[in-house]
Amino acid sequence: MKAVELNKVFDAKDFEDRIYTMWKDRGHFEPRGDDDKDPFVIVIPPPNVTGVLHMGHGLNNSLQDILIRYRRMQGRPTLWVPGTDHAGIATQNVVERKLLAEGTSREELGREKFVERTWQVKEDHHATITRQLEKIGASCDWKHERFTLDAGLNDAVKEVFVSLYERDLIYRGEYLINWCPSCGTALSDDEVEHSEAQGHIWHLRYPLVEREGWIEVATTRPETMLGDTAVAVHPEDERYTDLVGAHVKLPLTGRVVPIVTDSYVDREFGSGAVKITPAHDQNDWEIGERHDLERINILTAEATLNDNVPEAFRGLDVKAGRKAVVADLEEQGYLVRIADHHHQVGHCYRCNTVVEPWVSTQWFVRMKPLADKALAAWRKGEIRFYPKHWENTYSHWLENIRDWCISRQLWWGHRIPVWYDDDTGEMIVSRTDPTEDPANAGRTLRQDPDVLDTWFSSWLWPFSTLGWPEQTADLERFYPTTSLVTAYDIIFFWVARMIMAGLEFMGEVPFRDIYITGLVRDIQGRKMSKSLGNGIDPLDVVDEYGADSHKFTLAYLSVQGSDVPIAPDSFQLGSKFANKIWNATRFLLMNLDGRTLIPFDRIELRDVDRWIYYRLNQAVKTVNSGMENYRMDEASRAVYEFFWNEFCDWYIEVSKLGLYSEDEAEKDRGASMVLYVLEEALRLMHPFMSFISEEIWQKLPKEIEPADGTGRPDAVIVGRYPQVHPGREDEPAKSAADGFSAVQELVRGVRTIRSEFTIPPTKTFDVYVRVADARPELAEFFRRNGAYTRLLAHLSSLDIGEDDGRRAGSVAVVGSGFEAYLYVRELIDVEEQLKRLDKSIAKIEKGLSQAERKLSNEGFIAKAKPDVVEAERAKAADLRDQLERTRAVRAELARS
RNA sequence: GGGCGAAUAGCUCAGCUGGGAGAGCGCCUCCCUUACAAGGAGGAUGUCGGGGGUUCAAAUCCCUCUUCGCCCACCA
Repeated sequence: MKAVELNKVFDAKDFEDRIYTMWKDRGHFEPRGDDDKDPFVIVIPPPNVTGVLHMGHGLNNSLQDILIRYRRMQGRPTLWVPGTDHAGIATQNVVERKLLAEGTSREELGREKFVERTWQVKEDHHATITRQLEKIGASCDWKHERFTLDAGLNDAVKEVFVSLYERDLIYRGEYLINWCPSCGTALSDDEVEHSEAQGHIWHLRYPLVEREGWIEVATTRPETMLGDTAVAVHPEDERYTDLVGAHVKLPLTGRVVPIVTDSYVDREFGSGAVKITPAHDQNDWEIGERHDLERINILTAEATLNDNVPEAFRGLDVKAGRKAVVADLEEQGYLVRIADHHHQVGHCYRCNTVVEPWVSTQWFVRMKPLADKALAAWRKGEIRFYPKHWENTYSHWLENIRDWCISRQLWWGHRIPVWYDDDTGEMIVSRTDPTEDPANAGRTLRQDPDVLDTWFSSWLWPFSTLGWPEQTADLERFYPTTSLVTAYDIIFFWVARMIMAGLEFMGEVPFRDIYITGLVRDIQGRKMSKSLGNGIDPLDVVDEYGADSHKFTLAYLSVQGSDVPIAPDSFQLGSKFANKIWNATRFLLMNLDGRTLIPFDRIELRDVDRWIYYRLNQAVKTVNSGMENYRMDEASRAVYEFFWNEFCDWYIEVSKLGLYSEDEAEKDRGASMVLYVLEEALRLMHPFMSFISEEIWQKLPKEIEPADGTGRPDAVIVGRYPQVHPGREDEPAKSAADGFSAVQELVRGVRTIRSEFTIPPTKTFDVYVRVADARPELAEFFRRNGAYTRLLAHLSSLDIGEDDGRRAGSVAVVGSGFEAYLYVRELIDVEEQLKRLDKSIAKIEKGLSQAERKLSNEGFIAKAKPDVVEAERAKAADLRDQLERTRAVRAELARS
């Protein structure tokens, strides 16, 4: 066999694109696997086509990719559905900004041209997003890709709209809604973001009509007094009892409005009297409903004062109007005082403009019946959140849900499937276009100009992407999906609504597990954003460090439940790991020259082999439990530690004994054995380090069949994930693990002495080991593995015996169950060494006294679990032994 | 006003059902030992936010306080 050469310098660019293409061309992203196993399905949270992917997507998709690859390797038919979201307002805003920069506008372009233009922008961004997902290595099935505005999804949206209407769960009406004057559209309650603002509260006096005097009211929005239609007081407020039923004459407008009573009013706040503006405040709207008050809309769609206000104020925007109103009130003596006041102000989640409560005719979904089902499903345990505490957020929202305003005065989106006959006033809600129906010939039907909230298509995503409303094979096989991976900021917008839609239209929850990721933040804990300029582009990371580094680092840092702080150089964690993997492999493959690889079943395992398999078994266990619990941080850590701290630091080092042997058979054995372990390690790491593991795996000699008998597929991506093998932790394995621990302890002890006294590795010396009487098997182990120990510690000789006399002229290292005498007296400073021993004695004494204190505590003996007590006894015995030995060693050294 | 989360080494954070404080980065010393200086070996560094409690035993469970962060909410 000839050596396989890897480039001296690791560069992910050499193979990532090639590997990705290979996977894709060979169909490895498509659901295959064992038919008798449950499919594992994830639908991607579709990125918005407003731009390119940011680090939040990097995190989210990395985690999904790890889950998908892990399950794929377990042999489950695995499907990851990719796709993008048309993102109604967000995309429309992007395009409008472009148009503005070009000196035109959507109005100038007209609806048809505008939508065409938006499709172009969508295509551009979609291409970028796709390329980004490929670059980061996302193993999604591109044959299943969907877009929230494609024809199939449009059918789904129409079907859902019409059937909800038929079930009386969708209605149309004139209500107070959230209006974004800048986007020119209604918003749902969830699309309004509240933030604290430093404002003022104006105290005004309204003159009474039926008698002398006035009543004082307070407001944070004085301009709305132009639309006041009542003043409300609490029904049991004695201050105002005799004013109930009386009227006030509003300043500026001269309108006479009643004083009404409503228990909503807080007697303690301000004067206990509230001005009521039903058309511009949610509470006032409700009071207005109860008292049948007039609703006077004072704002235009652009949030300027309209013709319902006195002429002097018309055309002013809210800010200017407020100033003018306050000035006039003050001049006319109606302003009592102005105080500072903090309050919450609603802003549009897309353009940050202050949102105005505004009366208009919109479409709504009646949410209560849907929410009840979603709550019931959760209570029955049909869905599980990881981490669990998000359940509170979910249930609280559903319990307090309000109807969902779904119509948007936009052009980019699913057109509402409703037509109006302006002549007859008839409204047609239809799955098909009624204008194409011959029965309607001659009628003038006008389709509702509005589109649906973008989330109205997103909430169907888990089944619409699988072909619904058609009863497709995909739908049959892959619904419900398995896991959803998303960030907590869209639990309301998306997660809860998908559950509602899934239950309503599929009769089943859309997914079982909901893994809520944290948000990616910069190292100072700030959210990454364009305006702060602290964003990190996943493509830049891939370019600089490679896709594996990107994915691995994010997984390693993504602790369940908390936000993920990332700095650009955080990714060194992953790239150093990749480099380590590369170099370790390069070393192993360069030693293949002239070797004949031996089939695994013809190799007899030695202690060190049993040890590494024991460790591998433990790593597999940790990875499995991590993956089952969506702890990708733990899983990736286990992979990292196994590969670096066990395989590289120790196993490859001891393998050099075989690789550098004079004996050809030993060399063959050594080269083969280490490759079998490497092969399995590559499968272990593949979900986390996908490209590099595949690249290396492809270069492994084909003779290296998986040692666990799982067969050799054409790519590691479809290899079988390592399993826990009972045979790897049986008695011989355990005793090998114990023995090797002692070897490690000895080696580390020798290294410490070397380091403390600056003895170079080239300077070898003899070591004599004396094993505790209680550990005869340890002596055997040291004898069997003496050559490894000599290699690791750079010793000239290693003897094992019981001769106390051999202490003389040496320096000792005391370990658990043994002491080792290093013949380095001439190389060390005896005084220093005595100090070291004193320190070590003090440490042992401290530990021992702690243990003894515990053991002499009756409560401990009586109440602690027996195995804990037993372990404590064993520890104390070992420490006592060590203490005795260390003292003897010190005495010997001091004497000489 | 409710609810949730966080406080552990200089920095960023692990530490899961309570039983001798950890990682990465940074720092110090030595080593370019023929896989790897993006490396190896060794080392220093912690009243586990404060105070109470439960327990034989608390970073871990309970209460409370302090400080941050987030979400929800119709007090003008």
